[in-house]
Amino acid sequence: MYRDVPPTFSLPELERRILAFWKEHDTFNKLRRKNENGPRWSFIDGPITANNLMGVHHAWGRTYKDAYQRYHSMLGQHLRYQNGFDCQGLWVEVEVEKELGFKSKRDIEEYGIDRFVEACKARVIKFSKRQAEQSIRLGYWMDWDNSYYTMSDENNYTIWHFLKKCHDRGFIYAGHDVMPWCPRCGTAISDQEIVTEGYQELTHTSVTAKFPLVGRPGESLLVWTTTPWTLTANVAAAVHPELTYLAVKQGDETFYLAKACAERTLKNEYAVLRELPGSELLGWAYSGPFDELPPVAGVEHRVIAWDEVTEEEGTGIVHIAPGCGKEDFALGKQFSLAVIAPIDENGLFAEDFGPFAGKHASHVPEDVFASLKNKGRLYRTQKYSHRYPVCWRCKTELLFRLVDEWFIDMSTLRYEIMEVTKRITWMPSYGLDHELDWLKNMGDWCISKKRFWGLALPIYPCQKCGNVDVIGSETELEQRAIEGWEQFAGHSPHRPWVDAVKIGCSKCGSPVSRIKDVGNPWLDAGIVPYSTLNYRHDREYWNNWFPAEFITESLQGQFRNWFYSLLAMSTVMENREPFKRVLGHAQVRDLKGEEMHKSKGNAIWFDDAAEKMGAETMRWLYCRQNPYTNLNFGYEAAEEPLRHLTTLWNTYKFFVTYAKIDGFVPGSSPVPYDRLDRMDRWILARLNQLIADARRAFDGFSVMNFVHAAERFIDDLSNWYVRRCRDRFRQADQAGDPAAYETLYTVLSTTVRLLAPVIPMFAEELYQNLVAWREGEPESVHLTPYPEETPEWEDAALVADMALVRNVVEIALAARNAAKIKVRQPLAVMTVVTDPSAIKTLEMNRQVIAEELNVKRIVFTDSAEGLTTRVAKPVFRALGPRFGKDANAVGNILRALDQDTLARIAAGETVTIPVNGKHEQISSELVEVVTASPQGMSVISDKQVTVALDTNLSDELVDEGFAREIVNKIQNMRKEADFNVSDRITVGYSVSPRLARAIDSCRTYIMKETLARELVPLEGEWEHRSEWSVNGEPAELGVRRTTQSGLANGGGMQDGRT
RNA sequence: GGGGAUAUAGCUCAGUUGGUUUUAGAGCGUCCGCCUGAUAAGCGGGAGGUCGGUGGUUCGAGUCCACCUAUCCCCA
Repeated sequence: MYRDVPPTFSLPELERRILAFWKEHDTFNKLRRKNENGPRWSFIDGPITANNLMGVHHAWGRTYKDAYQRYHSMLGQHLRYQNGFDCQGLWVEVEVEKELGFKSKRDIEEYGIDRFVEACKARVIKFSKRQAEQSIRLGYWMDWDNSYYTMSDENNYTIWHFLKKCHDRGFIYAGHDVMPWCPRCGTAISDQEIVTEGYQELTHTSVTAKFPLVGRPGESLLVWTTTPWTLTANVAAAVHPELTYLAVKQGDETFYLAKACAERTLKNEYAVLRELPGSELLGWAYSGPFDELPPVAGVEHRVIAWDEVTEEEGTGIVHIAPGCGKEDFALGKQFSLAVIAPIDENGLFAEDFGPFAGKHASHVPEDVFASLKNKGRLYRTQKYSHRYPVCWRCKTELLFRLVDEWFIDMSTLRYEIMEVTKRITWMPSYGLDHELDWLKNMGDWCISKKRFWGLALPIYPCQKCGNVDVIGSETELEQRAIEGWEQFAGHSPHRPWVDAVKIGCSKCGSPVSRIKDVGNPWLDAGIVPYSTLNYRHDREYWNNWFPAEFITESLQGQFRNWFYSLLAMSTVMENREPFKRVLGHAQVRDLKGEEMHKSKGNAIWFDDAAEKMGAETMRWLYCRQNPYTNLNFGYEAAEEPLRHLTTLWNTYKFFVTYAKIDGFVPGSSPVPYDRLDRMDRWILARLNQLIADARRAFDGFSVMNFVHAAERFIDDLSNWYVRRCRDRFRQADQAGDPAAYETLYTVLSTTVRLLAPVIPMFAEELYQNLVAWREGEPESVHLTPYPEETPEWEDAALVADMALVRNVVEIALAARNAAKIKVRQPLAVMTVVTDPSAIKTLEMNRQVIAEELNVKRIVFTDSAEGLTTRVAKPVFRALGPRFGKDANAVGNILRALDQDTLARIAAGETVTIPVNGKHEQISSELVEVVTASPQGMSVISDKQVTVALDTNLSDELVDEGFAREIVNKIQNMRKEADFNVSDRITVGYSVSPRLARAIDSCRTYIMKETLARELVPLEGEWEHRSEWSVNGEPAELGVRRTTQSGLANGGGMQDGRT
């Protein structure tokens, strides 16, 4: 039987209770067993980085994942429920370095790569455990003992398989490029890493140097740079061919620079010798700033053309060092320039750089300036502030360095991927354009990183013959190994163990070592639809589950990360789409709409939010949100979702309270549909709509639409159905109406099933008390099938009728408000003016309307005579086609028509009206006649309905008004005195004569409403008493219990009610 | 520089193929009033908008087109 429902609930407490219940009853595994022969529904989880605790933003995607999976489970489908953890990559290394207090790669090497890699593994294991606990706390059902880890052998070896396929098609190559480089970490920093928090406002000393022109004695180019150390690698100077340059004279020297830069750059007086276009400078040779350094000796320096040169800063002549800048490097390729790379991975100059040898690039500006000055090449130095890239973890200024990296050639592959991409349903739809744009424009995929913890790239370049071998599996490695296998055997394919293995070159047989690089971590995540579905060992299983029906992740960055790597890898593997549909969602922001950052202090940890607002509130918030717009998250934002849960809770509590009192057992005396009350049939029709909305929303992966519909439904249920039907449950001396009980029971038990995917714990709580204890019912809401529509319940007309009724009530309440008459004060007559068909509907609900509005009598009429005037509304949709340009003028004429004419049109007549000298036939198709404009009564209208209240109060009405006030006061006192709902009481009163008269005349009514046995003078002992002003009349009231009954109120259900 | 998105009330957003709204809506917030023995609820009303700007198409534009501006995302 039902447990008592406490008046309030604590979500965290409720949630922990349900989580314990699921654990105790092994509910999740029961669900899996129930569905194991059902149709498969394949979902693939994008792995979460197992490197830290979860923030609230992680819960958005995870809520979607859980909700859609639960929905499909309730459809009886068979799911894999595999969660994923992303394990490898620099972000883990960074945290472990922090833990160990390391400052550079050398610290790691001294500590031992093996110990370091083990520490990385340990960190991942630790946080994957914590994240699993947190996810469980969210109510997220996954097969937590069977999560996949991207560091697993299988994942790594399946990537090898992929790389081998790439290599077979000739896509893998070693390239070198200039990359942003952190000299402290000893690694390249990718553009993505810079974009996020990789810039700082820094001040450097810029230098303007003279580049003397060869064959033009006394003439120099003026060249400006903010990175003096790169001058040591200068090989060219770039100008814009279409900009205007000047030759200027200062002393006995002539300088060239862009005209727009002269004023800013030149110190002291100067004389302009001539103007010339940049194109004239092209090809001029100059002597470089550091030609004395051995690596630069013999390099020819020339002026080249570059469209990107601007006059915004500098001199309009740009120093080009292909070994020290990305654009420089590209230009170098274009013009076949020499590439000079001065620094090593620690940012130190190479040995052959003379006075600079062994010095740190960031520490040499003064040496550079001194050297230039000695050679007469220094024009000036200036302080310069700019945003400069820094390492996102150690804040060291980045240098640009020429490095060797490994790439996947995208020149043809990109088009194959684009074809695969087009087969996918993208949500939002513009996701397709985004992905295609990325694929069109992306460079070759850089897959290597010079670090320790990650995929061991199975690339073996032969130093002797230059052949490159790529190993495709662990067995191939074993077969090809010629030394070191023993050291490796038994270890995961990670550094340093795998590095011990040498293979024989397939061309020349020489021993070859693996490159030291580890892989790009998106390789790890992109292979998941293959590695986790056992592609290498059980192709049938893979076939059964591939491709995924659905994936969902944050939109942020995934076009170039996970979505991209999934698509790229699956195209190479099988030329098939790895998922059929993707739902992307936007970002979680703080309440002000600003990005959350740990450092900013506005980030919210998942654990805190779960304990403060409850996981279910979070889930509701996420599910009701438009996935494509950012969600401004905060504790205030949680209040609204919580209110909907509260309303549902109160409805549930109401039901349980009275069902217990009346001993109602669902199904014990079923009421056939055609014997139900109109209200019952209405709420069932609404429920039917909600079921349809829910299924449509879940099937279309738009859970938002369902939650919005559910919010409206819960409101209808609580604030209309239950409120209107309260008396059918709460009867003074007999049991409530079985039809009402059966209906409310059906609605509540169905609603919790509908909501189960969204709020699994809250729904379970209600289900347990409403349904689970009954014979033959599933023990968990999640073991029930998702509700289906009941054709019998459908009644669109009734739903529309009820909307009309509620509309009339709303308008009438507004009329009361306008007349400043409380609802507790009964009124004699209300007149409702509307069309005949609406009157028919309203007639059937006369009782409801009268009760809601507390009026004695309602008059329905379709004639607004004396209450309203008629107003013409031109129908421009019809007027436009007929009158063209004159439509507006005709509209004005129609608006000016007199009341009689309007009345005739309203009655269906066609009238003839002069328009611009012509006589036009006007009927109701061209002008709509509506009623409006009240005349001196309490009258309010909207489109369809006009309501007029008679505000005259007779003595009897005033008496009743007093009586209702008294009832209200007594009820409040019962509540304050903490009486039981069913306690019978005695009421004592001491009031003004006017009030006494009212109490006398309404004695029975007051006693019935307050469960009072007697109304007596206020003498003697009272459990609770207080003084009141009742509509201005003084009154003192007291209450005490005559019987102290428990909640049980008489026997079981009684048939029939008065 | 290229691609994509957005621009409507203090905040967050709806607004369906242009037309029953000439008086542009909701929620939140705010102010006033009301209702309530299931209610951490609910109801009515007030204040608050030149629908980013300009031009165009049309009898008619928040809605369609062009340009501009601003913000965001992706790429270069």
